[in-house]
Amino acid sequence: MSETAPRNRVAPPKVTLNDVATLAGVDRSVVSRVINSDPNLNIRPQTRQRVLETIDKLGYRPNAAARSLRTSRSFMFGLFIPDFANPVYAEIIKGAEMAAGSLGYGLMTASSGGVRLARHHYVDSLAQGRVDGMLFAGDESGHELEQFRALPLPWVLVNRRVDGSRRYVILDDERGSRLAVEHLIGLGHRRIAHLAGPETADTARRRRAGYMAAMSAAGLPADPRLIAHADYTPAGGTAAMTALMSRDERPTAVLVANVASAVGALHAAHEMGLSVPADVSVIAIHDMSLASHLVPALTTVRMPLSELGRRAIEMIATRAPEDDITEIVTDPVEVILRDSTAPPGPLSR
Amino acid sequence: MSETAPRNRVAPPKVTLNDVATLAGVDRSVVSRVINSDPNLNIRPQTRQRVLETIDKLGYRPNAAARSLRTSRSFMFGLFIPDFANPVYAEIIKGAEMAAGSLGYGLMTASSGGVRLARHHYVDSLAQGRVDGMLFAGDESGHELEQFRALPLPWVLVNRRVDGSRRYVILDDERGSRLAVEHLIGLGHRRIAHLAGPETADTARRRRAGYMAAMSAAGLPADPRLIAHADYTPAGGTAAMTALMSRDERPTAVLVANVASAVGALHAAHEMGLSVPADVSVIAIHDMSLASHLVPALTTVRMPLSELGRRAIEMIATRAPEDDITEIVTDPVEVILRDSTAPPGPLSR
DNA sequence: CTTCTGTAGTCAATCGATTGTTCTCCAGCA
DNA sequence: TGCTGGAGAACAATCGATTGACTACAGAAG
Repeated sequence: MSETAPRNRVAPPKVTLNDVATLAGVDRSVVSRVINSDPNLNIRPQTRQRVLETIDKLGYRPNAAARSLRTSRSFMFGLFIPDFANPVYAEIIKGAEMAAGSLGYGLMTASSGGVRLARHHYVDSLAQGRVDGMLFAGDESGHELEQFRALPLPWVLVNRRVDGSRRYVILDDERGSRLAVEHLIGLGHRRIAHLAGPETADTARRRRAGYMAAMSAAGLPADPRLIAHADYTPAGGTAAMTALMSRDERPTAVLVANVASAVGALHAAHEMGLSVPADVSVIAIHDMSLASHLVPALTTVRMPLSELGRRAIEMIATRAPEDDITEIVTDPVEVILRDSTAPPGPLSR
Repeated sequence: MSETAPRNRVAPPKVTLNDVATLAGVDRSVVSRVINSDPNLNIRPQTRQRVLETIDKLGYRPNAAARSLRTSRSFMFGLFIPDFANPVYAEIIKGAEMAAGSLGYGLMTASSGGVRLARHHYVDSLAQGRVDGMLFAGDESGHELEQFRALPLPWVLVNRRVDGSRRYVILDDERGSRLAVEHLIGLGHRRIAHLAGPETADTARRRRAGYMAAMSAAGLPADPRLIAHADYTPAGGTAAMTALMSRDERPTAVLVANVASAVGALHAAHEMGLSVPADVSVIAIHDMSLASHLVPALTTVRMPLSELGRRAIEMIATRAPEDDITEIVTDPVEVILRDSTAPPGPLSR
């Protein structure tokens, strides 16, 4: 009988430690110790060789479940994010995956997937031996802290702090904001507004603090009318920008807390007949490829998101569960110059 | 001693089936059967009640490793994607996560994370009992098919076919292209070009086929000079668009195979002093929020990506490993009208 | 010739849950 | 009274790998 199309192969027989041991003529404990390079094992080179060859020949792979039942380690970390569509998290995941990989861990990423209630159960299910630690990225208010505390494994918050938590890894958002403001000041701006994020978001608070610090460091007034809060969405950005630009003594530049809001802010400026950057400069926190496709291309502050992911993994892997983790990622922050910032125009002086 | 800050709680003692059984005064097999609602179990309502209460009181959660060692099922699926930063995959993940959740499965998503070699090992490691099935999304040429075939568990390709594979779930890309071409024809265009994807990509071939079909169905010439191949990137799109628009008898409309290329195409048009849509209309496959922020806002064809993810999960969960899976997701495909398409201008007629 | 020491492994308990089989009552029936 | 049958649970093997304790043997030391 000749086959015309390749058949889908059915499950090959499972090879266990015993099979290898038997074929190699040793005890299975020896095979196990060879695999894990147990220092307590005394073995002749030729025997080790034989074992390795047998493993190879049979295509043996240790069963993860058995191994982790015995050792209560899974060599997996879990990363929870609010939304896969947000490029900020994509970058964090990238860093985390690489770091996990180089530490010999796998990373499983999941989102609450719209179903808010499901998250609780999901976390719960992963906690039962599927992962050795969990990272919670996001910027929610954090009423889940109690759940995290009750977790039978190490965890850490990524990119947010929460009242009462002493386990987090965050970016130096203040510095990002300061850098942005300094950039604007360097261009000659004095009246600089801040289109902030939601007051409930820790990142938003830190970015605002950085803005304030930079302003006062430059001897500029931190006029409360120069600050408007939005919700990290384009629609919110549009509303807040409209408000900001409608006030008398219009700002000549705006630091927007994130790119989504900045999209809305650019939109608002356009609607109001204001030209960017001629009439008003716009700079936003977090660089992403979208920024270069906006019109005008958006000047941003690139934050080390990938390093944030990396650092979070390192922390969870190396710090004892009862230790505090209060890390601020210090890798370089830089302004990515595009077309949305320029010296203040003559009209606005 | 009073504490000023909440202390990080150390791991709570692990509760096992035995603990529950002992406290409830029954055998652990009873507890197990209650949990899994084994139909073979005969139990008095009051005993069941007692067991459930004990589980609750102790906060018992079954150990995933033990359970999956015994049953050789993990109730997890693995999803591999090439890149978290690509919004196309974000949408697929969303659908897959929800579908998995409602089937009682968890989903772990991973990317090859830049490290191409690592992927092989990663897949390998997940295959050893960590997941019950794997989904491979992406559009690579697929020299990994041999690895997949050797996998001791069910797998399926998502959004791509590969020569010789009979396990895939794909979109109706042809229909997407046809719809786009019909939209352009409806606007009055006759000379319609196709900025295609890489010839190695299955999706690109199907989109091109759809373009050809729609053209000949309308009795329009499928002039090979109306087709240019790019690589699904902005840079590639720029180059291909430039080529297309430099030919004599310039097309009045272009169907671009994906949004990334379309970004480049818009750029090229701008550079050449062509106005979109006045001089040339542009439509792209796959809708994403980026499209509405481009200038002009990009008209797209929305494909059912989330349904693709859902369907793939359903297939892997319900189809036998030796069965063929050759699914085309038939959910509605629609044109999302924005500003980049319009009737051909008087100049180009 | 013993005893000791180190080498090269072997033995067997264990991790926690699942599941086919078996046991123990007790009521009902002849 | 003796037997049967079913309800209600208990028993115990099993999944595959890990690891502390133990053994067998050869050569060296005393």
